[in-house]
Amino acid sequence: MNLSQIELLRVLHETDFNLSKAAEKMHIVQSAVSRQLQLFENELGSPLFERKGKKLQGMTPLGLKIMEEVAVINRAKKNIQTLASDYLDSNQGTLHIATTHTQAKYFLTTPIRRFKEKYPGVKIYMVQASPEQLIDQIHSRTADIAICTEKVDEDANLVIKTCYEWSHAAVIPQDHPLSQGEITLERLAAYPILTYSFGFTGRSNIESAFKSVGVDLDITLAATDTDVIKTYVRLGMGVGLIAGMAFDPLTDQDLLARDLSHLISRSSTKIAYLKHNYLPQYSQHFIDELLLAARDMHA
Amino acid sequence: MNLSQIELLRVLHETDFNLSKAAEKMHIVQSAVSRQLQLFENELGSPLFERKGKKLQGMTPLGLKIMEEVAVINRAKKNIQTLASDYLDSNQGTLHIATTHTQAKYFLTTPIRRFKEKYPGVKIYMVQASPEQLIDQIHSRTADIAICTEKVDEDANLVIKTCYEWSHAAVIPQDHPLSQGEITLERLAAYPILTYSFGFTGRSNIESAFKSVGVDLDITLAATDTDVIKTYVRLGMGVGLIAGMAFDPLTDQDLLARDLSHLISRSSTKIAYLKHNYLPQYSQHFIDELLLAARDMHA
DNA sequence: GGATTTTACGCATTTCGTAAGTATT
DNA sequence: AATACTTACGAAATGCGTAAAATCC
Repeated sequence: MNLSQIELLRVLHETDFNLSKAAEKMHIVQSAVSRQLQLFENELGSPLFERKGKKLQGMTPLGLKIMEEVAVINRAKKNIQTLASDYLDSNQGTLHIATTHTQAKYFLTTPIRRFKEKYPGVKIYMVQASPEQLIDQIHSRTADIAICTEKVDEDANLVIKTCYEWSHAAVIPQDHPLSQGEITLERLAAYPILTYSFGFTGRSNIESAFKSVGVDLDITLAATDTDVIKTYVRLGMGVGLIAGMAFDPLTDQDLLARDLSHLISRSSTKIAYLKHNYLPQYSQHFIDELLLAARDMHA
Repeated sequence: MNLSQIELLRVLHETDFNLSKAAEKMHIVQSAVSRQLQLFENELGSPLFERKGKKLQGMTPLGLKIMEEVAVINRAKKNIQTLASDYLDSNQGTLHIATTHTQAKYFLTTPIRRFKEKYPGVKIYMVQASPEQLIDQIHSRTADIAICTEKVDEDANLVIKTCYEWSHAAVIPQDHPLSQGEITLERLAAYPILTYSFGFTGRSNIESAFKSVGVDLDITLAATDTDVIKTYVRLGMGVGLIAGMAFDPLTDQDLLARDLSHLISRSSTKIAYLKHNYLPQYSQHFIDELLLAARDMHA
């Protein structure tokens, strides 16, 4: 047994048990892959793959059990490499952040600016994705850290830290009727609504708030990003329901934001990353910056 | 990086960082060990061992962190091998049980007899040890399963299953004054006491029972096994305090056992084994047999 | 027939062992 | 002086690549 055989099992699993593709991924010829697999199976004494003639079709029950251990080994191996290179130069490496538009534009700017000052050598990659994709990105190791707003399911393989809480706001033109008097769900529902796409930025909290009082919403526009919503509010299309922190008093002087924390339950922004996965010092620092920025926002 | 280098780190740790001894354990010459260590450290870019000249003295902070991952890899590697050989022939292998005398003689007999019927090919090794040593045996992988009576500390690396509960009994000659009337702690304490050594078979529960009523015990004999206690009870040395299940109505017809469950808090016998460590089918079956035998005892 | 896997054989690389050299106690 | 580690070099083992054969769809 050796580490490239362990790696091979992982790659074979990722390539639908195709030896040729696995060979390509591992930068060796396919005959070598074929032989290494035979050697490994012979060493263990039992086949790990179901075969139909020569072609691999899937994994045997034994193979499936062994894949769990294979994942453990590959993860630990990567951790060793990360630990060492981190120790060698903590100012070098990459940081992949997966997040949504709202977080990227209204929350991450400060932490990222401060992070770049401390770790100028670290390359930051930001991937914008829908909330449900964020967690997938973590699991597929495409991203190191995800910043989520929607509910994140309990997952034994994830570390989830609550970052900060926020509430929604209604944005309207300055002269809109809703600028006066107390805001209620019923008053809001009387207007066409512009808000986030389903699954984005606390949209589910908006849904349940109106549902609980039995009021139907007339959603004219569902967007993934706040700027689109504001743009159409300016055109008089209706009332925008956005995340509170996405209202900028400076650039949005022509608009008015009215807090809805008493009507729509507060949402929380969370940080998620893989358990059992060593994060370099700089990544840990970035998480600290996020939590710091979150605390500053509340103050 | 390869698996023998990972194995080497583990062996080096076990041999007090002595390259020569490590080489011997790995059945290769020490020059090979020296070179492999250099290769590995060069690959990672940082030393993993503190050195005083040429001699290794300990591990660097980086080395210590990496040792955690090394342990994970070695464990997973062994699990793969166990899984495969278990799958190949589940009736072959070894089972190391660590336990105390009382359990071995009065509880394990039936489960082991039944186990040998189902898995005649599995070699059973029983190691008798003091309760505190039992857990060490598990951690050092000298034993696969430990059966303990005394309290077992919370340990994130251990799975601990409660097997059965039992209480102590007083054994006395048939004509002893305590054969009549209600038993109390005070009456017991009036006689010389023969019981288990400190740390054995619920001795701590005996201690605390008498301590709670402020009665001092006159312990004439402290033994690790019940037979010694009974022998001296027969000689009239005093009252024996033993585990209830250690009284055998057949062979102990000349003695009398009086239940003490109302005076001394019940003890529980527990099964302990390593988490993240794959146990062969037969080991899992043995645990099932233990739990089964425990249930039968209560019925 | 094109794609995929296996087998055969030579070459390159890795890793070991022997032996000699250097440092440590 | 004895023990422990490193370096040098030749030998064995391992693993890869090329090429051809076998199999699958």
